[in-house]
Amino acid sequence: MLLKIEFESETPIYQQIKNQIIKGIATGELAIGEDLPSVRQMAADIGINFHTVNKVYTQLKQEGWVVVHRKSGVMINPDLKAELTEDYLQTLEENLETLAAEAYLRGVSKEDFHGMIDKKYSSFIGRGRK
Amino acid sequence: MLLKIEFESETPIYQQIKNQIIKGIATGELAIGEDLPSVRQMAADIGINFHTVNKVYTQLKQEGWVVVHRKSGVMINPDLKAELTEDYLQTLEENLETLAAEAYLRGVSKEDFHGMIDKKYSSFIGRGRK
DNA sequence: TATCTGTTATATATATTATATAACAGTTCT
DNA sequence: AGAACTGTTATATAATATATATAACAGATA
Repeated sequence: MLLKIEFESETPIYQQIKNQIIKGIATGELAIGEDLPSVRQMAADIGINFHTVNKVYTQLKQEGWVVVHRKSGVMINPDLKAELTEDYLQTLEENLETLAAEAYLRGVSKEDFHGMIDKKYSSFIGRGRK
Repeated sequence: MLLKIEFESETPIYQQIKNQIIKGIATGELAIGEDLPSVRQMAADIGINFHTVNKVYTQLKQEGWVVVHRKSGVMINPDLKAELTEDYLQTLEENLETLAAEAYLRGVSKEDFHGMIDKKYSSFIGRGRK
């Protein structure tokens, strides 16, 4: 998987990597059970310190997105079952409200917003839970 | 307007205030032309340093949400005309994609997402640009 | 043994966030 | 004129977050 990092961005590098990996899982660009590069390899590919990648993998493991084996390295969790907790729903609603408020004030209609959602969801592969 | 700050949150205080003010404009809780508390007053109300509030007002002014007059203080910009720039649309799409990817993987359906959007938009007052 | 994994420890540098004091230049009211 | 309020600016400090640098360790593999 090709990662594109913007070093001038306000978003921290480790956060950019996390976001792109989760997007990759959703779109299927990262197959289930697929191996991710080693911390040192990915760090070398991007041109950053391996601790930054290690932070990403540690958090992704913590949140259940990946599993780790000695030597075999890090792979997308084959038993991925991200839960729809009340805490998550609350933060989602809050983030969405912030996003929607500014979008609305800038002239993005409800229909525009629906269209953007539809476009994103159409790019996701059929792996989500029902 | 009553501001609720979570001091344990990962989101910086100044960012929480900004978000709530923009939400307030969208919902109409903050009327157009309405005065906001002075930097010192709001800081005292919340129990934080006035520089933190000053940072909020400076950025809100910079982005066109408020206007500032000596003595009369800060008010919601009566000529609010937030623009739908290409840069803004791009960041909106990117933020939405990140949000949608995780939501999808956690079992939030497209219809759920639409419902959340509709709920937010129904709380916004008719002031947006067309 | 040599080489690859993730992991941990320690140290350093930089930027961000938040606070603390102080002062200044306008405006408004007494 | 003077007091009391505005936003604004300057300076300093502290805590935290982000990123890097070097080194070492334990387990797996060839």
